[in-house]
Amino acid sequence: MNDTPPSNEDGEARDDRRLDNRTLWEQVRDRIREDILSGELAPGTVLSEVSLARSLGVSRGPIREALGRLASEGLVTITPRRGAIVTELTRDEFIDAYQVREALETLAIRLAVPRLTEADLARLRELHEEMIEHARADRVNAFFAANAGFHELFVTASGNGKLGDMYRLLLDQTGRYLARSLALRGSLDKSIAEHSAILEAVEAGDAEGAAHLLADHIEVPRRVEEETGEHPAVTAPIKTTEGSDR
Amino acid sequence: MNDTPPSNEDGEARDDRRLDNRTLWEQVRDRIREDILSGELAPGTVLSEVSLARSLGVSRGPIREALGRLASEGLVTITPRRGAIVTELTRDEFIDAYQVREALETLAIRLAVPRLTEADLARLRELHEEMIEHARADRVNAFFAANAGFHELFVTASGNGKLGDMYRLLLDQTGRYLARSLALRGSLDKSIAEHSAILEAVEAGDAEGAAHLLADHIEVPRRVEEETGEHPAVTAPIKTTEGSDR
DNA sequence: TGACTGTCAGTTGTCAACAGTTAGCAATTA
DNA sequence: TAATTGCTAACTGTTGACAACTGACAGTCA
Repeated sequence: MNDTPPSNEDGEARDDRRLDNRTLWEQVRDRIREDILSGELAPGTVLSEVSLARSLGVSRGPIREALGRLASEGLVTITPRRGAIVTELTRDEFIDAYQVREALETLAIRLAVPRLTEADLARLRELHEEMIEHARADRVNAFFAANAGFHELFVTASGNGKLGDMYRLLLDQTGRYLARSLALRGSLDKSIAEHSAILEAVEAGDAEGAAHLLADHIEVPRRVEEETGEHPAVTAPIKTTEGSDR
Repeated sequence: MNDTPPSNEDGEARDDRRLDNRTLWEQVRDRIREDILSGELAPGTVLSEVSLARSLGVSRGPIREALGRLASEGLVTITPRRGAIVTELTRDEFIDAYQVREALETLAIRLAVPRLTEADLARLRELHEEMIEHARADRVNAFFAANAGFHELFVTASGNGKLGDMYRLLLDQTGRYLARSLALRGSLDKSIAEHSAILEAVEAGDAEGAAHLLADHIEVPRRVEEETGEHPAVTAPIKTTEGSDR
């Protein structure tokens, strides 16, 4: 955001030797964001400015600034004069976001395929193998981490910065609901089969084919929901115990 | 967003009879946004907190809050400890955003077609007629306004709130550069021909066909740029003299 | 002349205090 | 008892002041 368009102002990837020149509110924002993404702050948790200020040892100013930016990212919901809570995505909103995310991935793959290096392809195969192993061992979190890396590679390789910004925005919003993702996507095996087909098309340089393989599944979640009309049993996010999905 | 995802917190479309219950910083944000979108504040303009505070008659707090949110929307660029300026999109960034925007429109059309009412179709035909007339009279601004309405209808009718949020975000970022849009898209006539084909597919209920008609043109801008390698003569936004494009 | 250093004005970052609003509870009334 | 009214505590919104930082400029020295 500065933020949303996180390409501005952040300038991640700074020289290690540099001192921490970030402003207070930036550190606060990152701290709270981590806590939300890790599940430590569950959806619906009220974020009081004064208590946050006390616990982090700063005044309310930087807290307000941080909460505002996180609200812009969709991670917290602010109601004027009533405070902020960690955003709760309804099932419909989650599906909406998921749909948009997949549309962006489709674009990413189409743009990325002609630009992929040999190293990129090797990394994709590697991640795919990882996903297979983790699925076999039923390690859902690890599976999703590898899965995220798989998709992130296309987004990065697409060379489209805005696309990356939007994608990561939606990823942060949806990434917390692993259970929902799973329920929507079907089994891990099904996901792997899809990735196999995609990887095949990518290796053949068939950008359109790869894109269609993804795009064809965009309507699936909504169709599933309309047919079942049921909400998944698990609506709370699964706490990730290992590295972030990003 | 609370904003980014502008679906939260804003609650636009409030009852007319209600008093203005919005907070100060929200009013400031909207005011500055209007000035940016209208071209009154040109890209690159420095936005000093103190001078803004003086001219709007409030303290620096609400100004900071507003600038932060606008930064999240991508309309202003904040550099820590150095201040804020109206975001300048480079040609590449503009093309990136344009590409993403078209991808979102593609999704929107695919989702919207099966949900369109007879009234929606009538409105689409109406807008299409308007575009033809305005193009004939060389009224570029009016053309773009009708064009925006045409696309907005699909986005709204898609029923996907997140899609709308992301779309409008990108629209605000790119909408200021009418000259660039024109240079990228080709003549108005070409655009009308595209819309005719799309409208035809939509009326036939052919969602995939309509979506492909849009999607096929996604790579065009980048190809054009790579071939010419030239930057358009006009990089500054054209000041719109009539209603906003939204 | 050229590079370096110290100073300075202007700016943003942070803080603490005040004012206004909200939600909830207790007291009152029918 | 149920509904309404009036209070209260806690919170957010806004303000003004202070501290810290930045970039530019003038002065100094080789």
